[in-house]
Amino acid sequence: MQNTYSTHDKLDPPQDFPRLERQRLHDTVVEHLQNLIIDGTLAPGTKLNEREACEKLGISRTPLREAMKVLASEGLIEIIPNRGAFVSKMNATEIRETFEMMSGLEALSGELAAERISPAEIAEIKVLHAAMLECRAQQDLSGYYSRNQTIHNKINEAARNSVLRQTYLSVNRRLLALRFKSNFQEAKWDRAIEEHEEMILALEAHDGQRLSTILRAHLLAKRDVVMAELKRNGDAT
Amino acid sequence: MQNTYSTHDKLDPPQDFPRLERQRLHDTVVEHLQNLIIDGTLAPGTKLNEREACEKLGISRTPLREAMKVLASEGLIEIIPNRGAFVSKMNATEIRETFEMMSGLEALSGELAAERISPAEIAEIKVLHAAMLECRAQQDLSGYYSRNQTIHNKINEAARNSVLRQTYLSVNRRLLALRFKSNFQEAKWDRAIEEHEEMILALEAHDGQRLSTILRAHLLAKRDVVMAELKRNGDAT
DNA sequence: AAATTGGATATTGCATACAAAATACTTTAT
DNA sequence: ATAAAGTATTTTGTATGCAATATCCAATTT
Repeated sequence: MQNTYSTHDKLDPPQDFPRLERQRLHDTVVEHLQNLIIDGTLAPGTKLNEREACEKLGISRTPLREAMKVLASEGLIEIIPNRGAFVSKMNATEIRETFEMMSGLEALSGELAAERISPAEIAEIKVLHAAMLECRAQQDLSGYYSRNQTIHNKINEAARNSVLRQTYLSVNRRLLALRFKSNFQEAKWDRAIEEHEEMILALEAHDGQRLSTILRAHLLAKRDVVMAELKRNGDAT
Repeated sequence: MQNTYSTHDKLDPPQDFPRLERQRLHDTVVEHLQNLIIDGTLAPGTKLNEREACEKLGISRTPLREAMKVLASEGLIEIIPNRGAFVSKMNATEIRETFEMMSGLEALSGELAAERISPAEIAEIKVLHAAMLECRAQQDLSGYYSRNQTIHNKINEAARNSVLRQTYLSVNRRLLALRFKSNFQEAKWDRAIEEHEEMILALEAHDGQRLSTILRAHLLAKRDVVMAELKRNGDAT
């Protein structure tokens, strides 16, 4: 949800003075905890002790609890009554479900983005794609990942749909929290890059159907890689 | 989010004694307020005064505030810092965006449901469809709506994806909260029923692609009806 | 020795209290 | 009379306190 504040503008002074929006404590806490979960500091299954967390963050229990309710509704943590909050631990089924959901969101993003993307945005994506190729050449996996993530983000933004955007970010956070460092095979890597090239072609042709199909397949392939790796590790993270 | 409680089952006594799950107050409040917003008791734009709401519900501010944070993260209300909470008021753009999002969720539901639905579930849907036809014959619009809603719900459930289900319910709540009583034209009504018949055929054929396409178009048609009605009423609800 | 029970401790859920900010109102000056 | 300013009141944001529930550990029983 992030900044849910409406653009409340009933009686602005002269030239639309942007209302100074102080961040509320509980919102800051939501973002902070999201980051801790995504970057792995708080691993899945970790218990979030209220008193402990309050002391570390230097706040009282009220804003922390409000933040935890929001994180729970996003699915990042689970709250068990009278037992406390735990960082969500996804089993194989839930991971598969989340990827499936994401594939649908990507497909929709693609279809809408193809219609609405600007030439400038396409250019940006091309630059990112080139940088990604460079990373591929230098076997820089994390650099590749970050560019890849940015490209998909930009496509989602180009869909110009804030509801889709919110949900996309929320579901994506859950996937990021898994932190699978799939050092996947060269062949798959090359295939992924090919798919990206097809995406750009579809974007330039403003072919929503095609982009949608590619993105869907692209993500389902990623799901297969992750699920296979999970199986090998016997890891029910 | 509803019951986010995990099926925490580390050490069950002999024959899986179902853990007695007391509802927490704030969860009850979330559901209660959701219902009030959906059934129109709390119209869009209404201010939710904390003290007042507390007195009416007979609870203190803490659980109410926790519930409000969850509702805000779902998009059902908006919280303006130091100003209070208001039932979300969607403008035309946001309504369009929400329908677009819903069309994507319906499409994904359809594709997955076609693969996974059981014969029993198809039979249930057929029964509902028959009841819907009856409502159509008797010009019973609200009866029609409720069956229609149930059918789409069942398709979504048949997709067997809890992440998709959660999001579907959440986005759908926002649409229900709009409470447009589109007493639409006979022609559109008949077309909608035709589309439903095509859906059932696609379901029986387990043709995911086709069902997906139909559902998407079905919802976008609904969007157009609603947007047109909105324009006529000049209503920026 | 294993298991069950009972109490001590810790943690969560809810209510209240206090502080800061926003709104409404009144007073005063032009 | 109108507008501005200052004060009072309301309302929100955060902290703390109390009661209910769960967890842990030791003692007692089989």
